Amino acid sequence: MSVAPESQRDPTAVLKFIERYAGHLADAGMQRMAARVFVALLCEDSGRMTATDMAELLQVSPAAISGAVRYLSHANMVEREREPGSRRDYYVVNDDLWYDVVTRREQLMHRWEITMREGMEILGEHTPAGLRWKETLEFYAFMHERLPQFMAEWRERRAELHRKWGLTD
Amino acid sequence: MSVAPESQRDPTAVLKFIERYAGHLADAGMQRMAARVFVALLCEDSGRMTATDMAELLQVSPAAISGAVRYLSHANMVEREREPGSRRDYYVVNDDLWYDVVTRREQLMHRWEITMREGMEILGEHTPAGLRWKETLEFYAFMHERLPQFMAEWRERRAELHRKWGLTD
DNA sequence: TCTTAACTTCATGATTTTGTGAAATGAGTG
DNA sequence: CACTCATTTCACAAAATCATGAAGTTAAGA
Repeated sequence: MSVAPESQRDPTAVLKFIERYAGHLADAGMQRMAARVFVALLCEDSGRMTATDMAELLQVSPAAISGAVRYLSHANMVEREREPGSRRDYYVVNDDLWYDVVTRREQLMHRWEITMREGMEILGEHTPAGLRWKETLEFYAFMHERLPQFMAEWRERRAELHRKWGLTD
Repeated sequence: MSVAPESQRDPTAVLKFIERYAGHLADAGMQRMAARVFVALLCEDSGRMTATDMAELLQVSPAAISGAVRYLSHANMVEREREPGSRRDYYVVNDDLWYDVVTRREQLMHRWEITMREGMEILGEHTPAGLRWKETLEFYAFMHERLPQFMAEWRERRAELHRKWGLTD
């Protein structure tokens, strides 16, 4: 057994869901258009769309898609694919989405560490304020230490679920 | 042995660090003024300041502080304290900062789950797109399941560090 | 009760961000 | 090499965000 076909979907309801979830992401700091594009891709069975498709679906200009997609590529949340002998770019969400998002975020925070270390030194490593930043650095170190194990276990769980759901990967 | 006094700090360097780190937080989606206020508090030995102090330190109007502080209270990143018989509010960063921030973020994401579940149903639970959202829900469930253990271990590590640093808590 | 200090609210102006249309780019096709 | 079509770039306009000053509110102290 594999997955069901898309059957009958209510396109309006899908659009509404895209807006709602993109709103959550925007609240969390993602650019609004980037969030809409990203969620739209997540709602596509294939996880792939061309810029033109997205522009039509979301009722925005191709230029807006272009900008959003640049942001998302930069953040490694989508990849660009071009089929040989075609002039259309497909944008694709990664299959192992959450692994990537979490990994990416960790790399981002790593850059913050440099700034924090400077701050600690400016404040004085043995002052109360300096120690607060030292503790923060330790917290990040702790996360960094534990994350690989955590993500490995997630991958294992994910594989189990896919078996249960009859997916072949 | 306890911690050193603040000794000689370069106020300009501290200000610069505040701006730099607040910039990171702003990039990650936090309101800029809220980020500045938050970082300023983290750089204060006592972790406490009045609105007036902050306005002077950051060279902004009291109104800006008021708005920032509303945001931060709402996000549970600072608390308001008033000493009896005084008309000054002190704003305070939590001592166990990272525990709180992580916990809070988890609660935020819990609200996203409701939206995701709707999306899954609109798309059809057994379609490829529906399954993608189902997997996302599972990922959050997995995190939710593991987080308490993780945070408990952090607290333990933190206690160790505080012992090592000669802090009494 | 009147004054003063600390903070908040609100309307306004400034800045920044965002999305658009139009022109440019560039890759495939005849 | 010219044509076509998907995408990108860019200047600009619209919209959202932000910080401010001024007025308003609340509570302490005289």
